[in-house]
Amino acid sequence: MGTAKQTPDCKTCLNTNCLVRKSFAIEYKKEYNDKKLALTFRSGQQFILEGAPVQGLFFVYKGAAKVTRPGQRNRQRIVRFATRGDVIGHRGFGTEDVYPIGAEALEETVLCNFSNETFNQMLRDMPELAIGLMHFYAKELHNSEVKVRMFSRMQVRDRVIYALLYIYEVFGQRGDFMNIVLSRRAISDLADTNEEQVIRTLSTLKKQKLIRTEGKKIGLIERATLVQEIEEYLKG
DNA sequence: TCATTAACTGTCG
DNA sequence: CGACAGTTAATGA
Repeated sequence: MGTAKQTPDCKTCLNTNCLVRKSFAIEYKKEYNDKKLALTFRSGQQFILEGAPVQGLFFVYKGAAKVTRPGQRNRQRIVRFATRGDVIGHRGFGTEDVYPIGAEALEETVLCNFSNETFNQMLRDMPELAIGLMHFYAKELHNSEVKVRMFSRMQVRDRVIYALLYIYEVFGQRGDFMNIVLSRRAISDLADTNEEQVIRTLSTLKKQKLIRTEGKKIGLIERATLVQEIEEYLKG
């Protein structure tokens, strides 16, 4: 596990999209805030092991992480990325006793962690939190269904484009490049292909002036065109 | 200077 | 499209 740090206070936290913070904004409960654990991880450190016992819920206070699931022929698939305010570990929470996924920090990351007991108590005590979490589950379920449906019909090129647009959505782009540096390997784990295919696709997209790359950095140039290419898969 | 890592390219089944 | 080999560039011991 990571090293304990000064615990962030939900009262002063700037992650306005965080479910817990939102609920605390309605009614602040100091006793829950104080039961929260803050953990710090360096880039590359895994903080959830697939198959390990569920230890409550994690919320990203600062930094970024990838959530992975084992794919076919000993590859890993990146299920999603999580950044400031996002919840991690919700799939195992409540229903499972072990995590069905793994999670690893992509950069220096601080996580807030609530134990199962504490968070269950919070859910009973704070209806806004329960409703917020339910809406989140519904959205997640929908998103993953859409992704599965799209991926089943897409060629590598479009899966890579989807991956780039997703990365853009999560981390954004300031200036010429997106606000995260990912290896080609990580992108291939997200697009469900291999590193070489990603490299090839990126270089043709670059030749077509749809993106720019510089070392590991990637920036979108013609986002609308990329979105357009993906849009047809959203139908049906 | 050497070893390692990652981006990238070519080729083959 | 995936697998593999090989080149190149950056980095760091």
